[in-house]
Amino acid sequence: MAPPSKPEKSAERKRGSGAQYVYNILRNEIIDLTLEPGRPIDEIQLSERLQMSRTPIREALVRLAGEGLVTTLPNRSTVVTNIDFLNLHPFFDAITLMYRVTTRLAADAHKASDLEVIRARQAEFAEAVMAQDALSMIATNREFHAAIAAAGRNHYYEALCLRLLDEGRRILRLYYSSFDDRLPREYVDEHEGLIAAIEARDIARADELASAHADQIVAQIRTMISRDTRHKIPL
Amino acid sequence: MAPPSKPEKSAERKRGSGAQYVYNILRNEIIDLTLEPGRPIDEIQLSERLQMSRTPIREALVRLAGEGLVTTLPNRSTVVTNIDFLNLHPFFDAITLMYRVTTRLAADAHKASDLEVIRARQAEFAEAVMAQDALSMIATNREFHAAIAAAGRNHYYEALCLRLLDEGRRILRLYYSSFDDRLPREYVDEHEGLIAAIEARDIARADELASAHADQIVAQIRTMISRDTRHKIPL
DNA sequence: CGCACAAATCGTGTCGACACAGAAAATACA
DNA sequence: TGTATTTTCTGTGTCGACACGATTTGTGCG
Repeated sequence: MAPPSKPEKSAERKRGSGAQYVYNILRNEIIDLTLEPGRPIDEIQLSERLQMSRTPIREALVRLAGEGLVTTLPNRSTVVTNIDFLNLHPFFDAITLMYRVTTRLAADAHKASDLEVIRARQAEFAEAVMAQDALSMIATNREFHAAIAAAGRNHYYEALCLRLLDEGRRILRLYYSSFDDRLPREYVDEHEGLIAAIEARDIARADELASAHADQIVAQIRTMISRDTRHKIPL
Repeated sequence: MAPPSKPEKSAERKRGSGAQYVYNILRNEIIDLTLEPGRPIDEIQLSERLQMSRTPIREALVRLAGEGLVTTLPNRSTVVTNIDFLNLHPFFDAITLMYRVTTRLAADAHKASDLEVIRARQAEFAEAVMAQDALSMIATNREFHAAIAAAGRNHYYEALCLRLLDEGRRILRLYYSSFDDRLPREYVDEHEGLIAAIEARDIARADELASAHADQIVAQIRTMISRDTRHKIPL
């Protein structure tokens, strides 16, 4: 609940960076669930916390609304968008397809430099898993798949994939922090398999592995949700 | 070049609708190519034309930037995003996939009311083709596929599909207005086929027809572009 | 005691003004 | 005449203030 870092009383930041600054902070706090879903965001309160006028804050909120991370209630307030547990099916459907498509494209269109970046992300991911750091694992997993999407060189897919990964981070964050924190090392191996398929430019295998990877993640989330449901409705 | 409609000197509009109003106007003008790609958008000029302060105009621009319709050059100006003819491949790839996925989902998940809407859009489309009105055809085609995407009930796919359809409108608009305006009636028949497959809940056929439909559109755009290229490089 | 209505409160939507960055114009110099 | 430097100018980024809508609180009447 405490402000993550007290911003300088004023200035220090360059002109034009204000909205971006607010955007980054809010985005991280929303994805990390520091700002819980459904919580109203008060522009004035924010402007006091971040030591700047409402204008750049409103700009950040408009951007976040465009990405669906906040919801604007006209003439009332803007709230952190709720995670809709009843409509998770479209999410699972879309992220599975995007995992497949981006991995296929990466296998087809990647350059050597792309693979370097992907390997670096994978190393960070593996490190997070080794350290049993769930939060870091969630974040690095996002970056890993983002790197694959970037290697595919299709901005449309990449943008949708990033959006889905961020939504996924919120969901994962919700469950990993409240339930078990055992981090399955299989994910590391699955990622290695993806990398190998991409490097070999084996599109069919990349597709297959990505599909299986997505299925496994979906299955795990489903398990966590059902566990959660049971927990929420005690006998 | 003339302002489409002189807005009331002031007021008349309800509170909270300002940014939305500007957004709609700009969006239409960008997609209709009334605002040519690359043209800088002057906030002050716009505020004078639309008789309102720069604040709601900036909000509209931020939203449009989020959708990629305008590009913000920091501390300089925002310009209408250029159509990148060299990178059309990702566009073709994505719209083909989205046509397929949304049509499949529509075949699977549509309700009776969805079909009514789709049929209504198809009627408007057919009317535009009959009237040989290229501009109207482009617009109604967009609405037709948007209705199919809506029937699929996956917001992620729907959002991407809408974005692609709008970009497609810009491209089509560019070529239909400068080259031949003969409107192929086959499109009407293809649309009918899509509707039939959706109604029959025949997912495989819906996929197949959507794929063929997309291929045909892509082929036609490609033809127009190659014609255009020849035109731009005379011997 | 409960309900309809009025007043106050809260927060957003919009406005006009100022400050700074970048580009264009003007000037100086070789 | 061409190039480097300064100045002007245009237009964005940010600010503080006001106005209106929605909610909440307070009040009067049944």
